[in-house]
Amino acid sequence: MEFLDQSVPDSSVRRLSAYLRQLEHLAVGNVKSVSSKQLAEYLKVGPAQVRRDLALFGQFGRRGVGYDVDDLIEQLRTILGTQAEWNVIVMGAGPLGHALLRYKAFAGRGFRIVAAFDIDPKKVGKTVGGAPVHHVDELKRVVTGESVRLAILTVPDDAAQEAADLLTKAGIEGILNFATAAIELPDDVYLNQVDITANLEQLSFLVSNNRP
Amino acid sequence: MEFLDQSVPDSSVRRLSAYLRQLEHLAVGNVKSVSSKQLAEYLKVGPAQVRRDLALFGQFGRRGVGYDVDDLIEQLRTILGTQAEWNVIVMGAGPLGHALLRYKAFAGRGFRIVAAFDIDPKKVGKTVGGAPVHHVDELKRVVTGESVRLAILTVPDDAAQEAADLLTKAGIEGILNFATAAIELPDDVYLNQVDITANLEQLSFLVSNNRP
DNA sequence: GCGGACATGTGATATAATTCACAATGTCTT
DNA sequence: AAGACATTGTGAATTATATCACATGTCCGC
Repeated sequence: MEFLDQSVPDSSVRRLSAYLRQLEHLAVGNVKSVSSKQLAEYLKVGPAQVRRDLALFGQFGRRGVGYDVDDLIEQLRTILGTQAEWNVIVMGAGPLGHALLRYKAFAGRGFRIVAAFDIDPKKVGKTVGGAPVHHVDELKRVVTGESVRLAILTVPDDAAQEAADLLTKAGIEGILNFATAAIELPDDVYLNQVDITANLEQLSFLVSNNRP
Repeated sequence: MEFLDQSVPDSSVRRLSAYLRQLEHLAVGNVKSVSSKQLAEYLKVGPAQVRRDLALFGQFGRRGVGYDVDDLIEQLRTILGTQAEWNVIVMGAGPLGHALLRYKAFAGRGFRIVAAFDIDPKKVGKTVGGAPVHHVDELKRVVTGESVRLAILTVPDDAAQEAADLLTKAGIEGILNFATAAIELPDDVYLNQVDITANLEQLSFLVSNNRP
């Protein structure tokens, strides 16, 4: 993954994930080949968009034919970096943390949750969805020992910044934040915000304004 | 909200939510006034971006002064449609559904979860986070009776399409889908996809490629 | 092995989103 | 009450993203 000279739009990366999801689905149905037109139809984008997104990274199709499903899955995983499996931790073992520890969709997609962390003594020591819940004091040890680079943050808003600081100090390189609070991070730590409320607000906006 | 003649970019709506979140935070700290520059700083966008986003809907600031925090909060809620409270249902009472039923961040932000639905007899009849878990057969009755227009979909991937069809038939107008599977909906039902895996993939991509 | 149908990859073009830059205010200080 | 400073709102310019359109290549049937 050293061959990127031009910048890749966020929106393209998002769509690559969507393509991958659809391809995985097709692979289960034993479909062997797919065209940009078909792929585009499922995802509600233009066929040219699909080809452009892929063209950012190379030439993966065959003219006149289309894309080999299994091959394109492999290519996309390589691009996204999920060909090898990532060890991920969950910070905050509340209801949402629990849900993620049990979340089925990570399996086979390159992510494995190896542990959760909390400060509540009642939660520490338990095992949820096959992963242990440790005290936050153990953070650095586990992160280092298990080569963890990504973390999911599911603590309450008012603890988000503090938790993020701990993650940063422990050497985490990317954080998926479920707290609605904006958090401040060093430039070399990537942040991805998932604000459920904001997603509902967007629906609220769309429904209220009845826009097409 | 009938005064929209030009289209509003999705990205602007997303940012409006972010502004609102930050303003709510400032209001708690009793801050009365804020400038586009300050707001922009928190959210890592340009000041002009903030002003442009707001300008899509009207003039809410005072030249030379800035924006009144409380007033802007009210304006944003009106724009997003969360001035009045929405009744929301959760489809699928698995771990993620449970987490959402207990989710604190909806309170005071215009969303109230009134019920969950499942087909598992072991789950039906219970109360989680103050909301009852009904059998799916009750869907239409509750949706109609409680004027529910938005739903959160947290069923497993292979049940997502079927569940979405039920929601549509019951009269739901907007769906927040946590399943990774793409679902097909009539044009007049809005869909918002929250793919946790895709969010991790984006982090994976960024970390792998070490891009700024 | 030729013709028609199909589909990619990509320059060129069109559209959309963001940023610039400044006139038009409003506030504060003295 | 006047001058210095701050900040909005917005045309104009810029940059980014998406679409078009077609040359290039592949497959299939006859």
